[in-house]
Amino acid sequence: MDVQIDLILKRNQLSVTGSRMKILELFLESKGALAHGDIEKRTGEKFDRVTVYRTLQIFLEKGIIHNIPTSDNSVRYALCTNDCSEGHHHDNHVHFVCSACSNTTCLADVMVPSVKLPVGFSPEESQMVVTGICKDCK
Amino acid sequence: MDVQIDLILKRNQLSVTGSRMKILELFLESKGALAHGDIEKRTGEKFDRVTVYRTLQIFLEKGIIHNIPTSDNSVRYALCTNDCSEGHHHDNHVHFVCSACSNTTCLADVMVPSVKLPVGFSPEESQMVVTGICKDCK
DNA sequence: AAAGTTATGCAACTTTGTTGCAAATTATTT
DNA sequence: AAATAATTTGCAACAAAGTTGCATAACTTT
Repeated sequence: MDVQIDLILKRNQLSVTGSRMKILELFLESKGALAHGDIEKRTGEKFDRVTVYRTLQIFLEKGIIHNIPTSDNSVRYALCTNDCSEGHHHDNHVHFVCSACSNTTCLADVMVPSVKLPVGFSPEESQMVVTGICKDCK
Repeated sequence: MDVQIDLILKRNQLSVTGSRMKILELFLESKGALAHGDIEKRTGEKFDRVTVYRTLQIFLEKGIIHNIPTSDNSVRYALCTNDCSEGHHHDNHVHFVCSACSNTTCLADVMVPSVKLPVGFSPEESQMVVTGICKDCK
């Protein structure tokens, strides 16, 4: 695991620091998405709030994580499974938000379907979020 | 217009006040979605921030407006075109966020397609956001 | 191991959203 | 139409979320 973390950071030209390793580890451990608050809690408050913000931001820029649009507009992040190049994400999978446990899951196998748009609209990226009951809460 | 506004408010058992009329008018005028900030600016700062928050919240509860999940997690609202009953929205249309002008458009004619979920996941509601260039910016 | 580079933590601040309460507005009753 | 009852508004004060500058600490490179 540590080797993997090291690799991911170095591949993205990021220096390997305690906070980055720990936060990346959290993402690798948890199948679902993490909110800023989750991370602050699960790290045992070892890192400053600012550090968490900056780490998430740089992970986002590097394409290590992506953020998930939710209907309640809470900010959530999840690991990119595909190869996301710097600044250009392409995780075309559907996200599932459980209305019971409020966990967010990346449905890596479910692709976002394409839709026919009205004349004049050119799509660049599509995102889809499904709310409901997840497999752990049914 | 005024009659329409009056009607909408009364139909939803809301007392007809200045701020509610004005904010509802803004929604009716603008085709796209509005963020909290937009409303504060466009009303000419006539109303208190708190009033705007409370008005949007009650419009949301009554099903007059719905909120839109965006990839940048900014909170946006748009008028419900369908008949949304209290607490139960069903605007199954796709939302389009323009990456040039950053306006959000409700594509009322484009329904959110359904997807096959993995075993154990029961869907309740689906939302889809497409980013790209809108018809005014192409 | 030392120099150079980058990241962290702290403090202070801005923005965003919430709550309680008195005053003002709206709806209702007579 | 005036008075009463019920809501809503704005203010103040607060809580939460996110940002910025800078000195210290940690990581990288040689």
